[in-house]
Parts: sequence; C-alpha cells; structure tokens
Amino acid sequence: MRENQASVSPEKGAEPAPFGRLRRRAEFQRVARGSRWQSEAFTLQAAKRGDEAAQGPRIGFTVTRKTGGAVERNRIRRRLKEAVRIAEKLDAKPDHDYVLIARRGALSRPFDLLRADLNRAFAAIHSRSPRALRDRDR
RNA sequence: CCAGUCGGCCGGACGGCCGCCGCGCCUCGCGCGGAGGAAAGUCCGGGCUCCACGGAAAUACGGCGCCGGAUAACGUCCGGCGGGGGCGACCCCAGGGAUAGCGCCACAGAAAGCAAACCGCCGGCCUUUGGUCGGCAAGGGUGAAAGGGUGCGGCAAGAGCGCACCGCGCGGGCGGCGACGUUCCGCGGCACGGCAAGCCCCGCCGGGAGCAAAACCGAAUAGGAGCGACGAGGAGGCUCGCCUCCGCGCCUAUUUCCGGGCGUCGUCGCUCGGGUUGGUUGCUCGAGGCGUCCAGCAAUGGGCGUCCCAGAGGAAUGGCCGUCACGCGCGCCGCUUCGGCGGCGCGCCCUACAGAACCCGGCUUACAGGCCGACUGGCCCC
Repeated sequence: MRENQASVSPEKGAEPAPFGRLRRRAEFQRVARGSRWQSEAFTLQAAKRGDEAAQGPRIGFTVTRKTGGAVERNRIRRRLKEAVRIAEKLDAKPDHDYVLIARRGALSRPFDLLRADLNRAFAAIHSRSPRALRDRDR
C-alpha cells in the first residue's frame, strides 16, 4: 500500500505524459491504418502524423457499443484515461497519434496489470509494421 | 407478536493525494459548482424552431370514450358512479351506442336468434316388444350462452296458463351539478341473448418535420446534377427604375370561402448533394427548487420569504487509499421460549438498477438493501 501510494503521486521531476486528444473522426480513421498491438484489455493503434510539425503525442479512445451499456463504457474509458495519465514513461513519440480500442477485459482487469499492459504495448508498438504496408505486401 | 393492505422516502457517509469539465476573480494560482429516481424505453402531451401563415365549414385519415373536477395540455392525476373479487384494510375493469344498418356466434348440440323439437311426457288410431297422427316444452343431454327463479294451484300432459315472493323492463315522483341511486307510486306476465379490442354510428381532439430543428460567420458566386417553363396581361403615377389599382398563378392531406403573403409587367427560375460532421449561437432562470401560510376531501391553485442548482460535444463528474456504517459467509463465547438474539475476530462485496445530450408534464419498464407512517384480520397480556 505504501508503494502504491508513492506511485500514485508522481515525482516532482517526472515528466507527465503530455498527451493531446484526438477528436475528429478523420483522425481516428487515419490512425486505424497504422500499426496495432493487442492485449486482453485493449488494442493499441499508432500512426505517424505526416502533415504538421511535431507537437507531442496525441491519443484517442474508442469504446464501441459492443463492449457494454453506457455505464460500463464510461467506466472503461475512464480507467484507460487514468492509466495513461499516471503512466510515468510511455514510449510515445511526439510525432505520432495513438488510439486505444477498449475490449471487455478493461472493465475488470486489476488496475496495476492494466498499467503494465500499457507499458508493454507502447514498448512493442513501434516494432510492428504499419497495416497499410503489410496489406500492400500481400 | 404474527399475517396482510396502502402511501411516502433513502438508495452509502466522511477524509487525504493526484486529475477532468464549466464559471468567476486579485488570471502563477485560488474559489465555487458538477448525473438519476428512473438520467432508461422513446409510448403520449406541451414549449421552442423551420416549412410564411391565420380563421370558418365539409370530406378523408388517425387518436380518445362512465360522470364531475385539476392542468399549458394529455391516453395523466384527483374525487365519485356502475360492475367484479376479498372475512377485511383494499384491489381490478378499452366502462359511449346492440329498436341506424350490415355481419359473426367455433366445437358440441335436434335447435345459436326465430323460433324450433333429438331423447322424452300425454292423448287418439292401427297390423300393439312397435308404428303413425296430434298436443307439450316441465325433465334428460350439449354448450360461454337454450327465451326469468322458487313454491303452490292448474292440466290428458304441460306451460306466467293463474297466484305469492324474488328478479326484470317501462313511465312518473323524489335525491344528486352529473354518471346514477331509490326502503316511493303506477303499468307490463316478462322480453328487446351476446360480440362494437368486426365493419359501423355518435361526441370530442388533431397540419408536418424535428436541436443532426434553426440562425450567423467563413470558404466563394467557381464548377456539377436534376426539375420546370414558351403562359395574361391592362391602366395610372413617374426621380426612368420602381410604386399603386384591377386581373392571373402559387401558398404543406383535399375542396370551398374570408383575410394575408409571394410571384407575374417576360428568359431564365427553382431544388439538391459533395468540398463542409469548421467555429459561434441555440444551451439553460424554468409551467424551477426549498420553507411557510391560506382555499380545497383531494389532484391542485394562490400569497409571502428565500435560493441559483451540470451544461459536455469522440462527449467532463474520475483513479488510488484510509476510517466508519450496512449486508453476506465462517469461527468462538454467552443467553435461549430451540424459531433465533447479542458480543468479538477474520474474509468478501467495497455495492442494486443504471450515465444528462434542447427543456418541461406524465406513462411504462429495471432496482441489492433499508427506513417511516396509516389501516385491516388474528393471538397473548392488563
């Protein structure tokens, strides 16, 4: 519990992940063509932003109706948002956009495991090739 | 104390650290506010916005349907009436019209709406284990329903055929604003069976689409697609391009009438989608919440005081932790009227149903657990 308490309040010097938010449908659709990485609780998608200069990473959340009712969807999105917020060092690149697509496991997965999943996902995502490239290779 | 009926309410509390959305300011930062009783289903009724429209009548379509009241309105609510259920508190009811007309009444049964007669009962005749002719509708049987019920008289056998009581119908009186009631009076031997969640008749109500409504800014008067049209003008004023009068055409279900608006004094006019789901407004002070008094059986209305109480937009109201309350499970101890009750410790769920999306009034549906009040029927004690 002490360790937990300590990790909840970030260190003064620790860099708070300065994520922007994705809000346009077109932005979501562009990221969907990028790389993806799956886990029990979510799918992470990532794509490099082409047009503008790097202004830090941006992230968006997708929780579809398949996942549950309005109450459960809200809960899932808030847990994912919070997990991203407290994450100390995610391997997010400033010129990339990310999208988290929630799966049903995100509702009940222990919060510590959820954070661990996130760290693993961001570490692995950039070694994957973009979806569009793989499709072209086929 | 047990069983039950009805109504109302709550639906975790407090604190710490780190965040999110909105507003304010002394713009580092601080302060304040931040989901529900159903926010849900989108089933009704309104406000608001646009289609320029407003009023009257008729037709078509749809909805509603005992009476009175409440309300902005309703299919809602309140108080009654009638019918049904319950020992009772109380609960349930698509509850207008069946002599305006049409239609239907499955199966069974002889017969399903107008009287008829299968088994029977009674009488006559005959070729007498029966047949035939006539009378009857009480008994049997079928059915959701078979032309009032019980008893006595009567008769060949019977039958409201006659009588008594009960019931029913009609008229009047009385009570009630009314639905309706009636222990009142009179008449009628007594049908006019049911279904209008079948058509229909009567009365009342209703234009359509919806905040992705709609308005403004910007991109911008650049190109595309579709549709319509060769038609009715005349007179006057005159700042020479408009205005006025008459006519013609159009105006959101259709037709007619009245008012109003727009178009037409000629060659273009109208509509649509994409770039465009960009930004701002609409967007929260409202049939508002709370308290109190008055009127009313009540729904509700009115007066006074007080408060400002979410405004997001890929959509804020969260994450973690501590303490407590509640619930569940296990163990131990004590009490016990053997149903349980109380205390301590540990563990679990850290709460059920469920998340505002323009705003109100209702309905319906979902809901762990708990609290309060009124009343009914039993048992025990005084």
